[in-house]
Parts: sequence; structure tokens; C-alpha cells
Amino acid sequence: MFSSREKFAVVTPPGGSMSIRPLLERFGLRATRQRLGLANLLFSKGNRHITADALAAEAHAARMSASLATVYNVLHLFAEVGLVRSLAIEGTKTVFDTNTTDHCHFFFEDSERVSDIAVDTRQFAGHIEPPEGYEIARVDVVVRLRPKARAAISKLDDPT
Amino acid sequence: MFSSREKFAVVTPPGGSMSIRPLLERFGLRATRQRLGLANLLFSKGNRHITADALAAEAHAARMSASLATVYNVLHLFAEVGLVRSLAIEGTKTVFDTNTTDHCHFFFEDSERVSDIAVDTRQFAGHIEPPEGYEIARVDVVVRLRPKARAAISKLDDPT
DNA sequence: CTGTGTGCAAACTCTTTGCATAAGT
DNA sequence: ACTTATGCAAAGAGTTTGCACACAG
Repeated sequence: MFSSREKFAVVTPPGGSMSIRPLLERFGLRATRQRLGLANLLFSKGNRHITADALAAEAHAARMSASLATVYNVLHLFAEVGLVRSLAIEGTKTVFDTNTTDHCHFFFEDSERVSDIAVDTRQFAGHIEPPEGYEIARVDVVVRLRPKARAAISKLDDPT
Repeated sequence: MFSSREKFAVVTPPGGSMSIRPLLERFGLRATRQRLGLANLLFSKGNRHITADALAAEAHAARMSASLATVYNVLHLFAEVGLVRSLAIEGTKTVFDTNTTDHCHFFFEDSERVSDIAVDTRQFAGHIEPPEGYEIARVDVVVRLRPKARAAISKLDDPT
């Protein structure tokens, strides 16, 4: 399931699709079946933006046993140690992002999908001074997209 | 309840604490007691960032009858017509912002409070090209703030 | 009057929790 | 073995919905 092209032999958490097991161990996490499986789903397809229930569904489809509670558990754990990042984009569901670097997001209002933008958010942070006693933990930038004039959309332009 | 000086033909949505009734009517909304009361709470204290239940609590404290369902109803209605704007900042509760212009937000991670930043988000949007077929509906920028590392806090030592 | 808004409580969705069982080192 | 994770189902939080009554125009 994972290729072994380690072009970035870095300390970079995900992104590179190295073997999952040592990754977990390096983050001080026990390599359980569920964690390995979920981490594999999360990190072997490039950057992903996924909700807990979608990941649970994927796991189930791949015949992994991982209850929804465990999926939440694992995602929060991963978020805590810095393997993923949780986004609060649209009220209800929490989206987990496997890209933990500072970056912006597109949010497609029609499909409710999320995708990365290759722009470092720190270039924005530079313009802003935090109030006294505080420092900037991070900057979340969400560019919300609407379909352009819905006059002539006859072709499928489905951005995944 | 309050004077009916409808001489102010304002185009400015909120901000000033003008008479509320004509404002509602200009947005095509019936001026019911609850809407007037809630609009008054929302718009007569400058820009606000408030959740539905907090607004319901305020209304209750002010002895207005407005059930939680109605508060949600009214807030969504206001959001639809552009009187307020809903923010998805921290997963759970939806925050409604009376400032409908493009602007950024500070989010204080310790107190979970939200405040405006006087920086136009369009200066960010300019850097970004929307994908084909889409246009930028708006840009949400949230600068998350952490209390600065206590370098010289004498007594309180927080065991990590 | 007539139609729209409101209040109540129940339903719904997403997420968290407690505890017995299973799995990892 | 000893500790930590997992699964299940029930609880919890926030929001929504449906219907009878009340109010605005």
C-alpha cells in the first residue's frame, strides 16, 4: 500500500510515505492495528482533508475494524502529537488535515470540499501584530469559493 | 418600545444604533417584537461576536421573550439577508458577527473570545487565484492567539 | 382577517464518555 | 504480565424541525 520513494528523507511527519510504524513510534505512540491502518489511509495518498466519519467509512470499506469512537480517538491523538491538524471550517463536522504546515484552504461552498492552497499563511501573519501578552499560534485562512455565474456550467468540473 | 423615527434612510446595515424597525423593513423583514429586540441587542453596542445561546440568554436577561429556536431562526434569517455573518471558528458553536464587511478575526485560545482585526481580508484575496469556474465568495482569516510564553512569571509555575 | 412568526419539545447530527474486553510491548 | 487501546452503546452538546397558537400588517 505504500511506495518507498523517500525523496524527502526528512523529519517531516507525513507527506512522505515512509513506513508508518516507525512514524508512530517516533511520536511516542503504540503501533496498534487501528492506528497503523488509519495512519496508512491518512498518509499514503498525499494530503487529505477528511472527517472522522468519512475516515471510519473508508476504514470499514477496507475491512479494517475501527469503530467510530476509535477513529475520533486516533484522530485527536494524532492532532495532539502533530501528525494531523483539525480545521473548523464549516460549523458542524470537524475536518482533519494531514498537512500540518501553515497553509491556506479553499472551501468549495457547493460541494463542501476542502483543498490546500500553496500559499504560506505566515506571509499574512507578518502584517498583523498580536495584542499584548499574546503571540500568534497560527493563522487559518479559508478562501470560500462559489461557482462562478451559474449560467454556463454544462461540463463536469469536479475538483477533488 | 422605542421611538419610531423613520427619517433615517440608512443604507448602512448595522453599526450605528439607529432605529431598528426601518432597518428590518428595508431588508424585507417583518418587524416582530423578537426581531426588533434581538436586532437591538445585536446592533446597538457596536460590533459583536455572539453565539445563539448567548444571545438568547441576553434576551432573557432583558426580559424579552425569545425562545432559543426563535433566536436561531432570527439569526439565520439575518445572516441570509446580510445583516449578520456566521463564523465557523471553533468546531462546536457557531458565532454570529454583526460586522458584515470583509475583515479578519483574532481568536483567543485561552478565553475562546473573538475580536475583529482592522485589516481588510481582500488584501489577502488579491494574492490568490480561484480555480476555474469558481469565484471567491469571501476570505475568512482567523489569527489564533496563545498567551505569550511566561518568560518571567515569578510565582505561578505551570507544570507541563 | 390572513398569513407569517413564535414557542415548545422532540428529533437529529456530530462528538464524547465509561467500562468490559482485547491487544501491544 | 502489565499497561494501554478498542468497541459498544449510551450520554452530551448544539442545532433543527413540526405543529398549535399568537401577532403584524
